[in-house]
Amino acid sequence: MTRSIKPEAMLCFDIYALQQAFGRLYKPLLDPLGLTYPQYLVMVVIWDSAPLNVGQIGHRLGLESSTLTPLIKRLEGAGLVSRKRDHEDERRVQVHLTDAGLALMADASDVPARVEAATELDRDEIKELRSTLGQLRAALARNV
Amino acid sequence: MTRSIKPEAMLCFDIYALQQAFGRLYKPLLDPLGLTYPQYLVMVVIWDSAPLNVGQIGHRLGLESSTLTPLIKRLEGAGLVSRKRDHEDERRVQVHLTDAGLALMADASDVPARVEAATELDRDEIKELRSTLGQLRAALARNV
DNA sequence: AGCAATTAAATCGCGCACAATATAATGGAA
DNA sequence: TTCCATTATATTGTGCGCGATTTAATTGCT
Repeated sequence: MTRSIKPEAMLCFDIYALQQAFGRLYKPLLDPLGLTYPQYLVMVVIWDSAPLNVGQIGHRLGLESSTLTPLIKRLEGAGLVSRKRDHEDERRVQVHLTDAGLALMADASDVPARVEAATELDRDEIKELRSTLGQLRAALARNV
Repeated sequence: MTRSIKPEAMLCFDIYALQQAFGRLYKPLLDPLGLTYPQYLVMVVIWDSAPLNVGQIGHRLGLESSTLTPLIKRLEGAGLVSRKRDHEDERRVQVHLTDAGLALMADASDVPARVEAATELDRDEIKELRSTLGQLRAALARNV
């Protein structure tokens, strides 16, 4: 007899559902900023270390140029970043932060604390959970 | 001074990255079955409790009809399920498992054990992690 | 120098995922 | 019975996300 499996009993589904839950949490925080959640992640990287080229952003977030190119063009359309060819290597496109992009950083400054509060976890619990999740990610990557 | 934030230091990014990692792990397991990961989740629910209508599947997985309708039509196109109007209530569409869909259940039977092995976690560790993730999900839902 | 291999982005096609809207069936109230 | 609100599903438009391919620039080899 084959045992029946339920998604509600699968670890991968917990991650899937948690991703949805984070998305729902971020939405009302990011809508006023005019950002989607993936766009916010890209802006976080850019706020941290602009200018960066597309490949570097992709490496930080685990995303392909096929995902990033149109996303960054939308950020450019919103006036938050500018795209310039790197004169050192014309294949590369450097993404720079604009004044409007820098101003948005201030508007978004309270997002991390709000998200942290919503988790109802203290710093140590978050640290331990992040450690576990990091180990799990490494294990999955090893066993692909 | 505004403190710089890195996605690599954010709990939500761990979830985001872990979701990507599970996707990469599942891909070679599901490709031979002709299923994507979301399609696999839908099939798991159907294998567990077919027939189900679209709304019931959506409730189990947290997905909208706008996501499920085309996905289930693709499963129907692959011959794995059939869609029939419920004569009790003609608004509802019941999703039934076909013989081919049942046969695929046997082909997919080793997937959960392979995934579990790839986590390099034992049953108790998985149980504890799932419990933590479930609590976190509930907290996020409370604080939207 | 000249040509092949590599690299960085961009493009294309497909499949989620959701919000907003549309369509159609049901149930209830007057 | 007629009409209105509700419910179930489907459709449309936008934005990820990836694999495969393309284009252009760079590097390496001879």
